[in-house]
Amino acid sequence: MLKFYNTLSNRLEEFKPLIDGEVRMYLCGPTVWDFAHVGNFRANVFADILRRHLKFKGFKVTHVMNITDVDDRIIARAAERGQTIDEYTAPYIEAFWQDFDAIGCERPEIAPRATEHIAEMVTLIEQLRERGHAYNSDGSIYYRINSFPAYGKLSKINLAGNIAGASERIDTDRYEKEDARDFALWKAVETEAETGWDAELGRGRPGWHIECSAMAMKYLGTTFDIHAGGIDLAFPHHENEIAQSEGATGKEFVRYWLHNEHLKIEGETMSKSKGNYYTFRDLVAQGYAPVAIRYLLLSVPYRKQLNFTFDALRGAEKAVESLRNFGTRLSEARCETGVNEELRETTARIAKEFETGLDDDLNTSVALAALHNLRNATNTAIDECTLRLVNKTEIEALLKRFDSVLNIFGQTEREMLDAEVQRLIDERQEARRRRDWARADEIRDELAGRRIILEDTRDGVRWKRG
RNA sequence: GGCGGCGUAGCCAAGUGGUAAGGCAGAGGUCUGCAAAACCUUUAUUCGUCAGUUCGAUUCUGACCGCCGCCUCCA
Repeated sequence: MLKFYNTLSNRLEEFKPLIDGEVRMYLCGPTVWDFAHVGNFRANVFADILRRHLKFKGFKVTHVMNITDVDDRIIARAAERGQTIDEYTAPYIEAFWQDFDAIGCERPEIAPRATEHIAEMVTLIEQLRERGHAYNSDGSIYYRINSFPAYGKLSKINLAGNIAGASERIDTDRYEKEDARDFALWKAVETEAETGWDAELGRGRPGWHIECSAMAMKYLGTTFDIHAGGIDLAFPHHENEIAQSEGATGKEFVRYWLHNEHLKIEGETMSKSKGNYYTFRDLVAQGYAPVAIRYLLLSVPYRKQLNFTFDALRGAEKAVESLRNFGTRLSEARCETGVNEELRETTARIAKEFETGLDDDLNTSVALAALHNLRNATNTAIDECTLRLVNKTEIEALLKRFDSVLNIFGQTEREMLDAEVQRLIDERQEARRRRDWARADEIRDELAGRRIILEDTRDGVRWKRG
């Protein structure tokens, strides 16, 4: 039974989509004001595992991820550089998708941009105004939280308790609001020079939260199955999305809210001031393989804080390498026909462990353990020559299935070696036959210099890229 | 002050009221011309501390210590 921890109820719930066999999900995507950091990618990898596991379970998935290409930081930085916001964001959007692909995430079905949905936001704000959830003040429009009694149902925010300890941080807004809790739907923009849109509401630009309500409902309907994002977004962003969407439609907005925890770097909060802030491309530039970063990010269940350490990252590289070696070794294994029943039972048990693990709120640690156990059992069988053709076929199929969720094995098709390299390999084999170890080692070193690593096995020489 | 999470071997960590998954690193061994890969064995009498409940707790309860997050624009 597939279960998710729903922030709305603060408990594990059985997952049942609104429409049988189909899942509609929304993920709060990047704000493209800078390169995305490794924490951003934890959220992306989490959502990727979610969508892939849903597909693994046989659901048709419609996944929307927004691109926030307008906000205060973007406007300010674009202005500093004398660029339009499109000019400013274009390279970051491109970089985001490059990173997104590199870390092995499957692209969402729809990736709407905020700036292309201003009209939908305006319509939504008008609906809220008609229903008494919004009011004007100094040309800006605010959401009236008093008009929405369910406010706080997601984050369980307790206003009375908050005021005592955190009051000095509240009400930093410079505009006139009826209530300090009210938030902007539409921010007035006075001059033509400033970034803004001319609308019935007056010239202005959208508040932070309205884009997600507008775009999610446009592409997924007024009520949909899953909304995911980082834990920090639960309040105020998602709380406000609920207020906006349910306020406007009178219908339930989202059925399951899933939030991933943040990561720590070497045990500490990641922050620029601590000097432990890493973008994805920083790590790649330092030589770490994207797949190792992916492996590390998914090795801990999404609701736990993950301690991102460089030791663990190196460990992840080794683990992935070992799994990939296993994949190659399996595909090249020669075996007799028939079936090893004991191994077959083990394979079936592991298949179940993997699925049960992911069904339990995406416990990727359990899923990875199952994969490692499969590797060990199969490698042992290969060593002992007890692997049979039926087992090989079954395990290859299972690996493919596992990897449809994990996506860590990568391309397995063999490339052709160029003639020169092949000639050297042949020459080395000949040298080894002559027991001319000096020449053999010389060739091996020569090829290693070209990042081609040779391994001598029972069944002949094997090569891989280093 | 309110709400929430965490503390398990050198490191990353899963997990459960019945006696500790998995990975990385380490040690020994097998195989090998050497290497690599792989395999086997080994590495926590113990799960922050102290009480309590229980036949039995790492798992439940309480207190304490330590760490982290959210409380208006941060994944």
